[in-house]
Amino acid sequence: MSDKEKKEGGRERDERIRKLEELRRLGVNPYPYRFERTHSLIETMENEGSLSTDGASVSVAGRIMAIRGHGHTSFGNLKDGTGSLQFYIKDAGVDEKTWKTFRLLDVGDVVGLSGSLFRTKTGELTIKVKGLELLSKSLLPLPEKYHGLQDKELRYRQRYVDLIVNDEVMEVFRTRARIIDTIRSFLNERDFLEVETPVLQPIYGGAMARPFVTHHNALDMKLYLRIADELYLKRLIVGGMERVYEFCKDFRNEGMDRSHNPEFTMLECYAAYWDYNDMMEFVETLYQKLADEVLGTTKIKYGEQEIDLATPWRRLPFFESIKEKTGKDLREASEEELRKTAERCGINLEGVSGWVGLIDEIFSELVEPHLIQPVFITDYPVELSPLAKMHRSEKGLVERFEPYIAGFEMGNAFSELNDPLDQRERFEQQTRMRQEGADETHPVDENYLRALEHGMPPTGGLGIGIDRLVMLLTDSHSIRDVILFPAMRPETGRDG
RNA sequence: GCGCCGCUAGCUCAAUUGGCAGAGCAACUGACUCUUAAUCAGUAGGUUCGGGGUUCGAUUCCCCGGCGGUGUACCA
Repeated sequence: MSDKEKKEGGRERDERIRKLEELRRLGVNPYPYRFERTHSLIETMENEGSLSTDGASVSVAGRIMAIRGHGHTSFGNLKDGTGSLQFYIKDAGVDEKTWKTFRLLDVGDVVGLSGSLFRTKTGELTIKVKGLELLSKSLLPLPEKYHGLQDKELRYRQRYVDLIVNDEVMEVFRTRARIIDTIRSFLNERDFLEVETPVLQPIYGGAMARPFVTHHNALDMKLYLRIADELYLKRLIVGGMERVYEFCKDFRNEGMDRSHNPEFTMLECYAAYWDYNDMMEFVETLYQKLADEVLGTTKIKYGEQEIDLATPWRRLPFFESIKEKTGKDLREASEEELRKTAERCGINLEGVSGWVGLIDEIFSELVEPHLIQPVFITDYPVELSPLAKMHRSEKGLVERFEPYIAGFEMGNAFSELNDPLDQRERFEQQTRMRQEGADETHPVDENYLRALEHGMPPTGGLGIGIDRLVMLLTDSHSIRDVILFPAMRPETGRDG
């Protein structure tokens, strides 16, 4: 036994192992193979009428969350994936072995109980235990019953304990599943085809971010974990899959904070013959439906903010949004003018360079934080968007939008650039920007260019950050609260 | 990366102007046949995150490190 194992749980663990051995001596297998349930706990409660009138027996299973002993009797609480039910056991009501077994149980043990339902004098539905089967002996104690598990580090590292004792955590992840399910139905109903594309990519692309790098031994080559699946999905559009989507785990080798985890979930979808206006309608309709189905209302609360997701959402061109804050149309402004405007607005420009960098900084500082109600920011400068199609009427802009809610960028969408020669030119511009010192630029992807040269129909494309969407709809304020196992540094030994 | 805050019993938290480290829950022993944060009596449980320094004495003060939280930066 390692030192670590000895320490973890300490004396209480030793005590439980002692009970385990005693149970075995009684002829009880503490880890049997299966148990036949007749009802989940929620079904038990819902069918109380029929179950208790004819004195029928029910069999339920779950984890013991509390034991309140009274000498010859005991009350306790059993919890399963659907709910919680009180149980009552009396030594005279069960055989001797069962009673002895019960006396060796602890809070945290998984058991199967059979018996009949009744109401206590305080009116609580309770199962009167006749049969009891230990299904799994727990060796480590659960956290304190009243305060639960508070320590954020432990909650993230031992999410299973968090889920056992903090019901609201379970609820967040049920909601997450409902959200994804609703999106999938929404897409399937509209004839989108769910596909899978490579996680390991020889050239990363579709976004601007630092990738994780890995190595393929058999091929002796460098591979990147995807930062996006965009370029693969658009190859499928070329191939004639007219509507495709993928729930895509993406990986970005960058900082972690309240809204960034190194691996996160993105939905990307593409529809041939759509443009970004179709995509805007699609997004607002989807969000309205999600709010309705998941929360039952489009009026949601996020922290102190009241947000209404009902359609239609405001459309606000990028430069228009900046004009609202600065009073100036900066589309034609020189770099010098941008710098002056930014400084006048009190923006710290340390480390910011170039026209694009400045305009982006001004937008981030002055506009973004105020985008609380749903809004589509549209028509971005071409330099910011190497994969988006030139605007049909506005020079220097592309047909791109980002939905913003509660100050969060919730996604990104374009009329996809399908002109292969223009796309090549954009990639080359990225390369020039890189040579001029830009940190992160989009690499040239010849393979993708060849696909475009075969002809991609006009296409609307969309990416939605699923984690942020779940945050919004569950009123969660850290991405770690909507990811079951968020990235953490490994636990170190006691010697640090 | 940087700033600030935190780390004390299995869990939730106290305490120390630097002087024997505490409570509640959980555990253990006992009492108790409708309790539900059960109750009552008792017992046990600590490398105060790790290392170093100052000191007669450090859990407390100082330095280095670890992990976490939070803000900020990066994320064209």
